[in-house]
Amino acid sequence: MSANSNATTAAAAAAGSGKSEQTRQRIFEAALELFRVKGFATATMREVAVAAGVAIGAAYYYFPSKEAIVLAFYDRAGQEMGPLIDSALLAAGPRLEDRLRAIVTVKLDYFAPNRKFLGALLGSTADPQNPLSPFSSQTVAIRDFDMSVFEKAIAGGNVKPPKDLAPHLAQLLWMYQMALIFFWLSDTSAKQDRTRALLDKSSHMLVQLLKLAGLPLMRPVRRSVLDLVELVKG
Amino acid sequence: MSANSNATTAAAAAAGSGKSEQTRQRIFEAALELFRVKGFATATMREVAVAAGVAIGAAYYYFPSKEAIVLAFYDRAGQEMGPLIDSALLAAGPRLEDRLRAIVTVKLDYFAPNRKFLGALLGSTADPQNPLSPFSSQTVAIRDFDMSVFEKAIAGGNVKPPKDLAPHLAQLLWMYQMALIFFWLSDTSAKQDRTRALLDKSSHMLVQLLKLAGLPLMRPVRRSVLDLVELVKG
DNA sequence: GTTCAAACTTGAACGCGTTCAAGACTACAA
DNA sequence: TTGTAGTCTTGAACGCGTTCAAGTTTGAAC
Repeated sequence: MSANSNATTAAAAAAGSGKSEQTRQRIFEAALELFRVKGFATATMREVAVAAGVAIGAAYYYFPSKEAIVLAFYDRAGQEMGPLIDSALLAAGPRLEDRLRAIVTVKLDYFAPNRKFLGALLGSTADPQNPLSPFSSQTVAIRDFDMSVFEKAIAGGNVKPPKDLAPHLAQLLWMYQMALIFFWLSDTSAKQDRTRALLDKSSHMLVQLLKLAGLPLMRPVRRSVLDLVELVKG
Repeated sequence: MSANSNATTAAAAAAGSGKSEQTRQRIFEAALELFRVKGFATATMREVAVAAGVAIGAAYYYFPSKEAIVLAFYDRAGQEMGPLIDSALLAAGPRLEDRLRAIVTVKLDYFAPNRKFLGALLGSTADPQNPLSPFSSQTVAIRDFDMSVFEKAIAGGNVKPPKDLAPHLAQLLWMYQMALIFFWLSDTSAKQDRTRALLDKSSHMLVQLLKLAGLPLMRPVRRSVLDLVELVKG
């Protein structure tokens, strides 16, 4: 019980002293390695157990399901990318376009070794009832943290968003980032160059659009778009 | 072999005279009924077989997989909606906004009884490698037919798209429609009223945008957007 | 009527993710 | 040392989607 509630927290993943925690880590790393090599669907929990040197039941003692292992990976990824993003934002300077590019670049680089197995999970992403979906209730913490990153990007950036748009902007940028990551996951071009090109072009356009949206002339248009956004958000 | 290739064609679904075809139909209808009542994930192939009065192997003789049954449903849906959409377009008149609304309304109404089980499939939709995805290669025929519907909507509409945008417009509208359907699938508001509101508002805005996009002043903006579209399409 | 290949049907069996009763180990109290 | 409650570990067993070797039925050819 307590092991399972720890299982999904980041603290447990970090501390690796206890013997139980070491077992959990062995299972976790064995699973990720197999997912990377064989893909999520192809790798079996029995293989994971063998690779970790435990019985299959042990894997389920530490992780409630095969998918939960990926959830734990999301979790750890979010934690580890935090500092990376902070320094990337510092290096990027004040131009919002650069700041957005910096965030997405850190994420793509971090996820790159796991691109294939994360791609196999694309299937789960659209269904908010699926625990693996980035929109699911089980990933609130990760998502909230993620959005706070975009708050930072805006706060330290050189573009002041119009007042009425401001409360939605971080969420909109988060969705923009999600769209890019989805594209990247199924981007088969060499080194995913098309995604990089798309990132460059789209971040530029996005910021242009944002600047334009601030003009008084654009207020009615902005109003319409915001109505739509609020309708979608419920 | 021949039964299976027929299985995915519409012709087979329509003709119901042969005894084999009747068995196929019994399995098909039993499966859809169970999917509607219990959901796609919860309903089992064994239950489908029992409900259809056949052995489980028979279900796999007619459909290569559980998911293939849903594919066959997509297929039949596309066929049956064709005429419905034609007359809806006729009734809608020349205003593009009305024509778009007409198309989407026919689809939502048609899918409504199956909304819940189609929603359970949302998971598959984002992964182009999943055969159930509307983006997968196994659904080309359905998708192509779908897009031709939007060609019709434009051709008979009162908005003349700019020359450079024209070749992409049907695809863009198809994606717009997909986004709406996704939203509808996970829309829990009463009678999915939010989706209807979104449809009204967004179709209006979309047409406004399209008219605006035709202005000579907008050419550079249009160019940028088209660059993006072409980049995404590869 | 007989033959025979093709079409159809069957259900046991496979490997999967997952569950769980049973046991082994640990650490602290008596 | 013994008892015991909690933690950890085990692997057989379950139900699932799917496969397939073995059967039965069908219908055209002679």
